[in-house]
Amino acid sequence: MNKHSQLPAGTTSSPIYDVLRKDLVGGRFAAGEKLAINALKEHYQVGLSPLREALNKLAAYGLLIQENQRGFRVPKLTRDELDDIARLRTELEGMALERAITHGDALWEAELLAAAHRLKRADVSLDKGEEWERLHTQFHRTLVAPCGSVWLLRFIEQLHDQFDRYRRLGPKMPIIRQELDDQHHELVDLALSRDANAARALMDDHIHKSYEVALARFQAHA
Amino acid sequence: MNKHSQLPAGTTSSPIYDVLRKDLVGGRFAAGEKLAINALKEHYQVGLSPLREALNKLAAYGLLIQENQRGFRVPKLTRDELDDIARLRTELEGMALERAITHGDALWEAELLAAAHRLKRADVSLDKGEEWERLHTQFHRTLVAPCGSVWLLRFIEQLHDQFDRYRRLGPKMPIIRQELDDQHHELVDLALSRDANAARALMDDHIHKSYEVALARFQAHA
DNA sequence: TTATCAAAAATAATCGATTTTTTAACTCAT
DNA sequence: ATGAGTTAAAAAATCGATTATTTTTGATAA
Repeated sequence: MNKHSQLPAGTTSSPIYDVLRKDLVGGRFAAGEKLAINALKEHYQVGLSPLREALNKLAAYGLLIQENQRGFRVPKLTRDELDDIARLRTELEGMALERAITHGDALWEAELLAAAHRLKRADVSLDKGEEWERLHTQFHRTLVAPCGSVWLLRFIEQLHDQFDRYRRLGPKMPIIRQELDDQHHELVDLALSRDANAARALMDDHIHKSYEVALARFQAHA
Repeated sequence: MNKHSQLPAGTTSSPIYDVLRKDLVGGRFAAGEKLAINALKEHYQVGLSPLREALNKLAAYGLLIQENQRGFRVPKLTRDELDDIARLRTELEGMALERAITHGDALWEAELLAAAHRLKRADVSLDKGEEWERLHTQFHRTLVAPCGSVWLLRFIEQLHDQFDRYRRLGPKMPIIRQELDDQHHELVDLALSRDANAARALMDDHIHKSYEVALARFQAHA
């Protein structure tokens, strides 16, 4: 299996796309900020053409906004959009989880256990860095992987990135974070016991708790 | 209102993106074909940089496949993918229609009637060209527009483009096409009478009939 | 002081040419 | 003939420089 797994647009050449994507999701750029292309060029040590092509792809993906003759901008974060993303993620990821539980085979069970274990190992270090994020994304991806719909997986991944822009700016909230970590293992248990309804209900709650973390930032800054 | 309406990635500068998108959805390129960038450059009379940026966006959108150091390719058409797209379109468009019927206001009712009327005027001309396609897309977009979810609308538009790649290669099938045309008006009636369940059922059938048209090509060529 | 306009600076977008990589053609040995 | 290895041709990707557009600055007048 690829170490990067198959990204929808990640089949492309230069790694600048993936790096920028990671930095955008990780909040390295301020929401609403206008990107200074020359500064990016220098900072990431890439040429103008590969950079612009990456920015164009990110705009089509929804992590940037392209404005007519005035470059690229980081999308603003709004309460309304967070609600939209969380609700749609609940619907799509729930749908995918049901299908995955129907179709997932023994290999999937093994990979799911492995992904959950790797994530738990990273949970213990209280400071959750890029590595934890990677494992977390990978866990959720594994969970729904055998749903049978390439397009559904694609949309879910896109929504995850969007959602994470909000979540990763949220406060620590150690109690809720602990519950979230625990839920990953409960999700595995329910998936392995093929209890689609309970799994879906738990996923709904999981997303809702994450939503509360993300939302806290708005209430603090409002 | 814009004559092009708001496209997710259509905010950008050069019109080459929209032209290429239209041609890709319209089947101007063979499925699986490798794009000869220099030929495109000449044919569309654009420079290399704007062209490559458009191709990058189309790859991120899913209408092209970008391969590592060997350019761009038109995605193949497969029975499995058609099934996937049709099924997901049914779920998402049904979901959006329900929400639109809940939230749509009087202005929406008026626009919906207008869009249906314009489409019917184009229906009569048996040869359904680009103009009919535009009005058809516009009708379906209007139908779900007030669903309240920007991201849901975005995914639906993407799926529509993907679905249309298949549908537009399907055979004439005048009887089924006539039924499809009639269903547009029935959809308006059910939307205006706020009968979400019936509307959703009809939409399911509408997509299924279109699916049969698209599928016919596979059975012929198989 | 504020507003309007013009000039200058900064930035985005595009172009033409160069470099890199892939694909095709060819040679030669088995 | 077939296949490996080499060279030539084609194509993709990148670079550096130019052009077009926007934004900022500063001057002038109301």
